[in-house]
Amino acid sequence: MRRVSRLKAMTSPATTDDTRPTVPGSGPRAAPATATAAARADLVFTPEPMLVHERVIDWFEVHARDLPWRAPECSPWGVMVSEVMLQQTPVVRVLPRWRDWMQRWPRPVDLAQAPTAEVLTAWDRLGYPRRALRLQAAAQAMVERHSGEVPDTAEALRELPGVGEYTAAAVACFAFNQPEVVVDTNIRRVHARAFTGDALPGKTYTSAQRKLAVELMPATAPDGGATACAWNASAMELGALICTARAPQCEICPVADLCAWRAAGSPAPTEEQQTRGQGWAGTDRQVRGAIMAVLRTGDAVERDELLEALPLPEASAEQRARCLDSLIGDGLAAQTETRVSLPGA
DNA sequence: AAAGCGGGGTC
DNA sequence: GACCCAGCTTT
Repeated sequence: MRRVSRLKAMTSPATTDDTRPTVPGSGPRAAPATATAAARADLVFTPEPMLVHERVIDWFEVHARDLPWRAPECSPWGVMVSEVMLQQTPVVRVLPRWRDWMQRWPRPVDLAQAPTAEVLTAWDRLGYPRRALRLQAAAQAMVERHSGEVPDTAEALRELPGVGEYTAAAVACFAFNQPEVVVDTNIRRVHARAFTGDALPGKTYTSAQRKLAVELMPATAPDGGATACAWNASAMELGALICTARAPQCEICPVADLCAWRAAGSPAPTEEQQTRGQGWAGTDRQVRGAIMAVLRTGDAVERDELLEALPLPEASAEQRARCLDSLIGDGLAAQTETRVSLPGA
């Protein structure tokens, strides 16, 4: 692994020098004693990964949120449901839906057999309802191909509908204690700041970022993967609670004194690192969401009345029709004769 | 690599 | 009003 990276020159005096530990080897690698002061100021060093692991894992053990899918008694299925619900949806909104879901469908086979209309209604307004369809399809695949159990390897998980690189690794790690490389938006940001020195990781997950994530994984030999899983969970939690996208709380960050981004003077995000939102008003996603909101309220409705009643004055008749047809094509809605409903309702 | 896909909280 | 959130799938 590259041990020292030459980054942008510091734009302001480091404010954390006084707080850096004096224990030998516990701070960012110091510049060689022979370097001049000018040369030293021009260098920013990446932190020692093992020290960051220890600090962040220790922090996690004290400050981690008490989330139900982290409980020791939570089933692999509970972990998997949480991971799918958490795809692009904040924890606080997932919590109540997850509790209801697990109460209602405590095993994969229970969801596999449920009417799709009920599944979509229970999904409520978590967003991206295709996730609910795929989760049910995944449950059906588990019944058919895995004896109704959640697969215990990332490779097998990856074959399930709606399970991508992140979710496969996360379920394998958090449900089965396997040392997979878990990389979500929080972890990408923590890596970008602490190790790369960037304000934000950027929109796309690059091969360089994946390589860094692999290199940062703790060795698995000593404990069979326990530290690796702890690192995954801890880095994610740090990104969610402290190293946030908007206003990171560096004052209480356990690795503030080791952070490459801080050492570089906390530069603002570059143009390249800006994410740019997708837009919402006027999009098909908004119209589709409005249609789904009506369908979730109950029985079949006349197609024309449904489309007319949408609370979106800006949406043209063409857009409304196109969106309903796309929902039907996605399996999120069904039409018999002129009446529309959730599928199977 | 980029676009499409939901919805709500926050600054 | 723009940004952000434990991403996945398709083009």
